[in-house]
Amino acid sequence: MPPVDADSATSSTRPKASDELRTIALLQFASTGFSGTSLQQIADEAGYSKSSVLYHYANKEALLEAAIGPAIDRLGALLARFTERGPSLEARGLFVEDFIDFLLDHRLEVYTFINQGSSLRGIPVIDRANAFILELSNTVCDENASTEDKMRFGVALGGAAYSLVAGMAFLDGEQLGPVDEVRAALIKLVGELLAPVSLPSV
Amino acid sequence: MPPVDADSATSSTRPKASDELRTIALLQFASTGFSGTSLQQIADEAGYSKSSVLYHYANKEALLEAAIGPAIDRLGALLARFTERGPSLEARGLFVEDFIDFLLDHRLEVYTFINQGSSLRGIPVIDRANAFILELSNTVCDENASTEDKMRFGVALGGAAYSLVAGMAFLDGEQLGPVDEVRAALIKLVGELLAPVSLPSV
DNA sequence: GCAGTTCCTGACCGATTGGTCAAGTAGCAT
DNA sequence: ATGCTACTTGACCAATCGGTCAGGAACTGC
Repeated sequence: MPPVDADSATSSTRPKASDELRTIALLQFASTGFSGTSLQQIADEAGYSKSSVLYHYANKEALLEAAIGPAIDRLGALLARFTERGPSLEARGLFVEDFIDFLLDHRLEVYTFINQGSSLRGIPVIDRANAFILELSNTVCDENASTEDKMRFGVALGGAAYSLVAGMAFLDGEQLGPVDEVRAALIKLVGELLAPVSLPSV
Repeated sequence: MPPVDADSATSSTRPKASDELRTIALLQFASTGFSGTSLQQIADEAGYSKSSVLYHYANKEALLEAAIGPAIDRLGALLARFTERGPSLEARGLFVEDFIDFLLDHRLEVYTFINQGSSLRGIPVIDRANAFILELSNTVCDENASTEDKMRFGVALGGAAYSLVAGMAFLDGEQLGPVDEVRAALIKLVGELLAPVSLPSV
């Protein structure tokens, strides 16, 4: 076994290859698309050979799983907490905050998924994520809710996700203002949008 | 010259190959992505050979231009009308209606662009569209507007585009309710979101 | 008849794709 | 030294990619 680089976080030694590859792959998948990104590109960007990439990850799909899987898992956990809290206005408010923090922490992963989630059906991690989104839309909104209420949820959550992620995914900075300002504004706006929506009847 | 099929709109003869190919290409680009769609797929779907596709369209990019170009042009026209009307609340309201009608009429095109606009830079029609979006964001919102006001526009327009297009692009139907209900709800919601935003100082 | 279009096609091209495999290197423990 | 494990690599593979090209049908006007 090679020596454990105990202080890899602060030392100047090269980070673990698999981590490096996962990070680069995520960036490429987000910016160029999954099918638009070749293993060769990822290898070049990381300074490895294509064979090395395939040593660390069995195939291209495994690389996608590693890149966005953890974020999808967090979305699932977030959703589980929401459903088990039961329908209440406070639960909804807590979820909105959780959801926005999730978006802020995983912009590239969310960007990758919302842009390609429908075109990559069949890949396990994508199907998992799609199932979560479906569950979310069912939990958050009765199927017999009014058109307007459905749209309120769609615009609120979709708008938050898209405007945040599309505008900021690659300009990791202050274009929209400091992160906490963005966070506060989003929570306020989503709250406004959802305020008129009554709780689903249990 | 082959005979003009004067009543092609109503007759049972096969529609023009180029139109057929453009339509199929748009559907494929939207659902599978540009780089995820091969000329062979399009040819198969249409019942032609790949060579035939390349007879009607010089290359893959030309097919994309034909598929989404007209919609992008309409977006440009819509934007031009908005800017030349000058800053006023009525102008803003008119634009919102125009924009939502545009979304409703060109869901697949918008879907294709918002999902892949950033990854397809370099293709002329995409660059044109990206320029329009930039112009829109500058017109609609001062660069020195508050973070919250910027977010209001982002969530409103991005949310309308995304929620509409993601949910309905492929289920051409009543999932969200009849079209006019959706239209009315969107106009109401976007109006609500933008109401607190003051006009840009000229 | 015959040229002129328009359309469609298969054969073919070089490049690239995702993926396999055997070989090689370095560091560790015994 | 001798393994063992972790890792990296180039050679190689069949398949597919976007694109070219020469030709064949089907139809026109002459």
